[in-house]
Amino acid sequence: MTTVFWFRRDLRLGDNPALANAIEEALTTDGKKVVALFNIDAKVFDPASDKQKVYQNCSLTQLNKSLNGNLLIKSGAPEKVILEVAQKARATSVHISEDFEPYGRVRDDKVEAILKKNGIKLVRTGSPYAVSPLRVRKDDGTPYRVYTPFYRAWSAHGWRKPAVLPKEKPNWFLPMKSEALPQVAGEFEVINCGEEHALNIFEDFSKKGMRGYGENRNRPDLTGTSKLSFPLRFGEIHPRTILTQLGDSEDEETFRKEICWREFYADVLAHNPHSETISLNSTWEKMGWGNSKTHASELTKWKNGLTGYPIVDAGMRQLIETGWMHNRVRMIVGSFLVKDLHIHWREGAAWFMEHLIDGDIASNSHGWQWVAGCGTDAAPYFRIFNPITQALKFDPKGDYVRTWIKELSHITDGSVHEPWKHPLGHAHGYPEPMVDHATEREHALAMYEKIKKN
DNA sequence: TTTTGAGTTGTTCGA
DNA sequence: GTCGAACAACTCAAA
Repeated sequence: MTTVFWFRRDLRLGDNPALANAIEEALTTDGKKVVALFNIDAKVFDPASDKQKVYQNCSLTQLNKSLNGNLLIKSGAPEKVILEVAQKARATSVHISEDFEPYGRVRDDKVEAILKKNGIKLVRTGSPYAVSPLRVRKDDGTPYRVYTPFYRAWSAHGWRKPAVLPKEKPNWFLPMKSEALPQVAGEFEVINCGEEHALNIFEDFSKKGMRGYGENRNRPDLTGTSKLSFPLRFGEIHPRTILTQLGDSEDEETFRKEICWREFYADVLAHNPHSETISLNSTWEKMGWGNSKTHASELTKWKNGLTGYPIVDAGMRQLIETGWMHNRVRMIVGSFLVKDLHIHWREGAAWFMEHLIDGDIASNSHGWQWVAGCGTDAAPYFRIFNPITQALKFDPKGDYVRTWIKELSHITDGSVHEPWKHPLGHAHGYPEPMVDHATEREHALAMYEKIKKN
């Protein structure tokens, strides 16, 4: 019988167990074919960042090429579109890899119910994770709330072998008349994307970037990260594909742990869907944090990279211009928003999601809560990043800052991190620090102290 | 069962 | 200049 494969966050053909299942089912029953579907759901598409939309369009174009032009793109509410396509193709099943995000779970349950009424199965196989969320548990059956024990259990759990597509037929996909890709405003251009590109990035990183990764990944002035966050976000590569090729060197171990952080946070979010926007540690919510109304001008300065702290502003400008920010800098700007400006992490998380191409609900919300000290990992509240110390440590010569802040390009060494001490620091319009870090640090500590007494 | 020590990413202070 | 302690509170696993 004909089957439908509904692509979501798995825009690839290789190592895709759910797709392999859809093909297998179609082929074993008198040679029928697979409908390859991508649904443009306004509830997901509209709030996404423009750059993320452009990237997705690029990735869909690549996917369509690898499907010999047979990708069906269809916009509309998923409860309608999926059923419509399945019925039109006379399919008896729709295959997906499972989505564990709060909206996705509700959506899939709705779609499943509607399909079922019409005699069509929704089949879930795998997920965008090596170990699907909700699987790794403590001995007593409850989920982990601390990373390191989770990492041990996750490693011990292991993952299946990469899925191989059946060899016989090269063309399993039904030709469909598709809609055009959605229009996206803005001038941003994605140069490279797609499955083949993702595999190239990984190969390149394995050969050239892995050695020294443990150190270099913290350096925003170097090319020290894997660059795999976009492909992982869109499922152009599966983490399992990466993990099965990793060895045991210290650098590879560090990289494996990074992959596991992504899985840990997906697990935490799956157990606590509300933690997308509300702190896991609910007492944190009572501390009187600012928001876009109470702290409008502060928030605007932070968003636009005009805080007067070069490392913070460089990060925020990199985000706006490229849709990406170095991980170390994400922590620095996050700490600055929460601990120096006393604004709720939710505001920062929302801004990140508006601009990041790799924006992922679980990693984003829980990364922010780690910074704020209200999520998993009992992060001590006194862990407050000093933007100058961090800058001097991880961008020693100031190359990163100069790349993103043109007003400071005339200062050619590390003193660029403290322009207020430099005779020409503000010569080209770069602002004075909007707050005094030492003062705000004390203020933040006092906020936590207050809640401790109650 | 209870106790104990360790836990991604930090900073400051004082010896 | 360097180095260790202090800065909470809670989770988890091993002893």
